[in-house]
Amino acid sequence: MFITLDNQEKQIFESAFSFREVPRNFTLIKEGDITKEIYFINKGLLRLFYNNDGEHITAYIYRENLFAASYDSFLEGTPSYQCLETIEESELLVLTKENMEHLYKVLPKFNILTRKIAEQRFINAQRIMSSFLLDSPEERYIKFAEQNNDLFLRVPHHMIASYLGITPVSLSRIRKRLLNKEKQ
Amino acid sequence: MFITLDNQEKQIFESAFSFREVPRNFTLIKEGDITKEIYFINKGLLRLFYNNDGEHITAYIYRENLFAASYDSFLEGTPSYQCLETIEESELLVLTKENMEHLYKVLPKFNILTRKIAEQRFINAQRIMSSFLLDSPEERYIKFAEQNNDLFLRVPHHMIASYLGITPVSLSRIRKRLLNKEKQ
DNA sequence: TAGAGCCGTTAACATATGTAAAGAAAAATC
DNA sequence: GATTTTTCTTTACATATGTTAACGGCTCTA
Repeated sequence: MFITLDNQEKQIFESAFSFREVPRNFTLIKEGDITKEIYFINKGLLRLFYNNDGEHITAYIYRENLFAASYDSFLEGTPSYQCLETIEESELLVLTKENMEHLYKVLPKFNILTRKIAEQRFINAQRIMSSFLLDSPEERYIKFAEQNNDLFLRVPHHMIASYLGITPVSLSRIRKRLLNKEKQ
Repeated sequence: MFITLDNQEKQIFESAFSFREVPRNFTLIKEGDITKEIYFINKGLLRLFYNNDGEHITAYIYRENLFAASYDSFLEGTPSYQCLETIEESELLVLTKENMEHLYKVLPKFNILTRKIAEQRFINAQRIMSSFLLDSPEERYIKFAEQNNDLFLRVPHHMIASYLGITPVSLSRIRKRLLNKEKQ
């Protein structure tokens, strides 16, 4: 991890989180909510998405050991533009805004941890943005598949398609094209 | 700003920065550099871009009062994938990695500041990513123009085109199309 | 001031993706 | 286990963008 904690600090840290088990297709955040929680995924799969006139556009797919949230709403206290749902039955560690602020007070080191997490998150976002600028949809698919092969079995393809910025039809065509190339 | 400092703290903070004046089209970071500095823009305009086989793809255009950097290289100590150049003659406040680490030591509050900056940076990145998912190139152009009208006079259009993920030809067509709509 | 290079626009053509619709396969639900 | 729903693929057609090239205008500079 990014910081080291002694036993007492570890206890303070852990007691700030609460455990929650949720079924699949469960809505954690819906559009317009002012969210007061972020979720550390112990087990399961979550999807953050935009609701574009009823069309659901995937913003991100969160795996085990990641913090999932609608960050702008959580950090700025504004209504969320995004929705957060489980794709699979999931086990979450929930951190409320209240508990988070308490952690900042009693455990100043926590600022270092969240700074480093925010920095990592930004670097990751930068990679995704660069991929939209530098790569074709087909290249984006290839890179995604290399790093997330398991998700094609765990997630409906249309959710992956919208994450890549293409339609399910186009994703299907790309997959077919690459399969034919492989065969040759 | 995000934190309050007393006079002594303010002095420590300010003395960590050094002033630098650079001409236009000046290279601050080139591909492969391991960057040791970030730049606060007092005056001027900077462009972060990718070098894609000699083609320069704009990653971001930094204005006055922003921190510009190749963050992944700066934070992780890895060779930069990005280049940073001035578009205009610029006045910069330079913060070296060394001075930054010193600030973290003597001014723990500095963690709060950089955390909040990193959070803002991520929220901004999220807006840009959502625009690639939700908007057409034409819509991206319109939104960009609404918020950065002045840049069309300060920046060559092909640099804006690549930032929007399109070619200069396509940007020109979009502008013409919108101009014709306006006339009607 | 002449020349070189950069810049924005336009045209012609190629093509990948979007849209709409239909159907088959798989999964979920009762 | 039957039915409903979801998922994925495929087809046909429309279109916006990419590519290449050419041109005129502008800027910088030598």
